[in-house]
Amino acid sequence: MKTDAARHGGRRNDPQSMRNKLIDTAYTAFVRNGYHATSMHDLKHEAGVSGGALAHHFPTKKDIGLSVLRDRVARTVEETWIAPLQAASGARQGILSIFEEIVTELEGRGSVMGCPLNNLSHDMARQDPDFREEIELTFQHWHEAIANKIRAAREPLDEVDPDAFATLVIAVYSGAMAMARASQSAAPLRACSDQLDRIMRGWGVV
Amino acid sequence: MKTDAARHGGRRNDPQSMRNKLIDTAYTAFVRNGYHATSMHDLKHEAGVSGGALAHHFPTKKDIGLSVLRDRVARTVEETWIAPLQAASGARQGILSIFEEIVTELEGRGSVMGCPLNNLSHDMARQDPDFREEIELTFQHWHEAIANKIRAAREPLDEVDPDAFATLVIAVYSGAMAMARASQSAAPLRACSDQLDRIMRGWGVV
DNA sequence: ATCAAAACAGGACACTTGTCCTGTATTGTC
DNA sequence: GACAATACAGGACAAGTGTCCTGTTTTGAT
Repeated sequence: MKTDAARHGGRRNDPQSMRNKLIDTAYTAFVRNGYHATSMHDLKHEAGVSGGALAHHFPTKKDIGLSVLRDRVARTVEETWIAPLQAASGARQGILSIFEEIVTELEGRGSVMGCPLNNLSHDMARQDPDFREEIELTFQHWHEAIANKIRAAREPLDEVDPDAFATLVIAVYSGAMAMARASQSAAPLRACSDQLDRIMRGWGVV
Repeated sequence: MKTDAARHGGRRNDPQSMRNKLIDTAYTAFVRNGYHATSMHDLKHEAGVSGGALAHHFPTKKDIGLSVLRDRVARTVEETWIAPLQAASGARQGILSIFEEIVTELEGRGSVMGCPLNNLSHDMARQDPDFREEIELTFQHWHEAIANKIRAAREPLDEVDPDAFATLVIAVYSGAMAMARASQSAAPLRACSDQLDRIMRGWGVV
């Protein structure tokens, strides 16, 4: 019976895409609804996989949590922040266009679901030290990328401390995202982007 | 039997302090471990009350969540931000001393548990629209207090938009708190405080 | 073709979750 | 002191939680 089904195009093992499907589902669910608010049953259901498949690839919930942090969150930060910043002509222009990008994306769809890293940070960091470590690492990469972009300026700016300023930028972005989600509006992001622009101009940041 | 116990100093009804004890326990538990990660049983256990008492004062978990937001979180923001700011001689000095206050408090004990409003914001806002509304309201009060302090300056600063700047300050604080918790260090707060100082000096904020 | 390991199916399992229910003690009012 | 309303005790309850377990199918090496 089942052999027949297999012969006629039944199940075909594809562990890698199965794993990816699970992580993708978990990523969106965690960011949208939170780590705790998402159950294993939810994941099975939304991904359309059996309990056995889930247990095989991710024996515990912590396993899939860590995979989401490593394989998706870190990549999202890389794609939306680090890479665009490195490609930008200058730090100021790069940072502002990233803000702009996020604003237009938020206004495209209706709701604001916030910064993935921060959303999961609040939810997962206190749950497990391994989560916290992973999150801290991603913050560090983010921080380094901004500080490096400042340092890469042609003429050194002795007015601005690259590390402190990078921390400020991340804090502004994270905080603005939190406010944006609470108010369900992109206004806080616009305001903060505008303020950052003024600050950087005042300090001669290119 | 129980009547005897009562006669000899048994239970004494004190609904108000019972309610306060529950909200206090819930507040610290929610801020420390999160709303979802805290169960009703945890609350009963840590507060040392019976299920009947909890159910009587707070029929559902949402009820105690709303009470925590209204009676504790809003008050915390009021006490740590709004009141000190109004009492301060100027906006700059006020904001910086609030940062300083938090830093020393964080370094006093070992761990950083973050900004209560933001912690609960991430955890509760997406759970229920009523939660989100309450959180947004608190953000607005906070915002208003800062903007008013800017506007209260003797000589008007046409360089700085009070509303936009207030948003920036809140974002910086919230974001820095998130980073401080992820790294378990007060360094991000120090860095951001320092940057804010430079910014305000540059703009002539007293 | 053989066979062990990997990939998946489907459900059982013990435990926790939030809520509710019955019963008793205390309180305020007359 | 009578009595209804409130305040509390303690546990029942169904639904949901994460994990694990027994089979079956597929895969890759020989």
